[in-house]
Amino acid sequence: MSRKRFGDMNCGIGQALEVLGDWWTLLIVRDAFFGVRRFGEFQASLGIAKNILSARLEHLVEHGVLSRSDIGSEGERFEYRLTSKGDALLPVLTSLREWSDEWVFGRGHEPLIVRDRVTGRRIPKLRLTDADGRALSRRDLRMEAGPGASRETIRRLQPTSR
Amino acid sequence: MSRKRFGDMNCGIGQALEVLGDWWTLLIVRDAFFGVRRFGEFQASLGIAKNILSARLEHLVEHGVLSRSDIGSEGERFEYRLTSKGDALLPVLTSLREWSDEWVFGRGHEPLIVRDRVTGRRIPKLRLTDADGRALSRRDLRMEAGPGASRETIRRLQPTSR
DNA sequence: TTATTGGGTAGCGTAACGCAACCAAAAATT
DNA sequence: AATTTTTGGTTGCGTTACGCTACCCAATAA
Repeated sequence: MSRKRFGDMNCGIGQALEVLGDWWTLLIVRDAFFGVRRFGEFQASLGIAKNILSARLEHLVEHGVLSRSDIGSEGERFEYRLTSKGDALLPVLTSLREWSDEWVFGRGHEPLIVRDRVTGRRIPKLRLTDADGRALSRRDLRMEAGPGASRETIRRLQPTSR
Repeated sequence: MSRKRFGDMNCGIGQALEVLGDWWTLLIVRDAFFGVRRFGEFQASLGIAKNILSARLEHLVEHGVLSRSDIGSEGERFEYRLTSKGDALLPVLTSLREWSDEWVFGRGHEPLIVRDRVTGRRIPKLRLTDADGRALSRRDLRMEAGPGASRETIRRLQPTSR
């Protein structure tokens, strides 16, 4: 049987995973954030099989995360670049990195430090806040059905207590 | 050949994917954030095969994202709950949801709205800012090797321009 | 003109995953 | 107390995804 797909799920996480959930995909996006653009660069950087890389790049282009443009004088030389949809993944990559910096590597063992290019100061960690900037945790949140909610989603939200 | 693993990668994204990257895993975590705790609840909610669910729960427990505790009067009834390491994934789930709200569903078609439990106001979107709260984009950032950087990582950061 | 690099396909083997069947302990029901 | 149902799995089998190697053609470099 085919692997179950999440695209029909009425849930942002499911939709995001439909685009980004395959093994390797997010690392390709990360490399794109690092400035990688060419097929061969991705391949060398990641050590991924070429057929898989090919499929992933195509998938990301189809979903509008990367664009593929021809840079050869007459075809056959391509560049993959982040679209604005791809650029918008910055908070996703950042939250993943910050999570493992803290919970996998541990403070003081980060492999990478990100700074403001101009001031040189470190970027404050992403966190959920209320409109006044106060930090919020899971317990402070309430979910409710949005305009695009399916009956499924609405039902799931009924059981009052979270 | 075995699927390539990312655990030895000197990169936060790779480490995070080692824990969360498998198909289904993040949806299980999402359900846990929604308050799901029992094996059967996860199964019914996700429609996942039981052996896969079993493997994923075990994996998440091993990596300290969920804890498994016995709630039967004498064994054999379990509850899976988020640990603080799991709780710390809130920004990851949130950024993924916000990304697909904007780029997949589109504004006005969000299936889910998250509010402050007390004030009822919507939670502002996660964004990268500098220390003064000004929004930053990819172009405003500079990466440098951290204390835990491998030679590999350092080499990757050399090619000055990003 | 030949060699090399870029960007792939094709074919094969293995690992991951989906499904259905089965199972034992705990809890509920009679 | 005996039976049934629920819970939380495990096992086996088939299919799909993925990794590796080998090949290939067009564009560029020598």
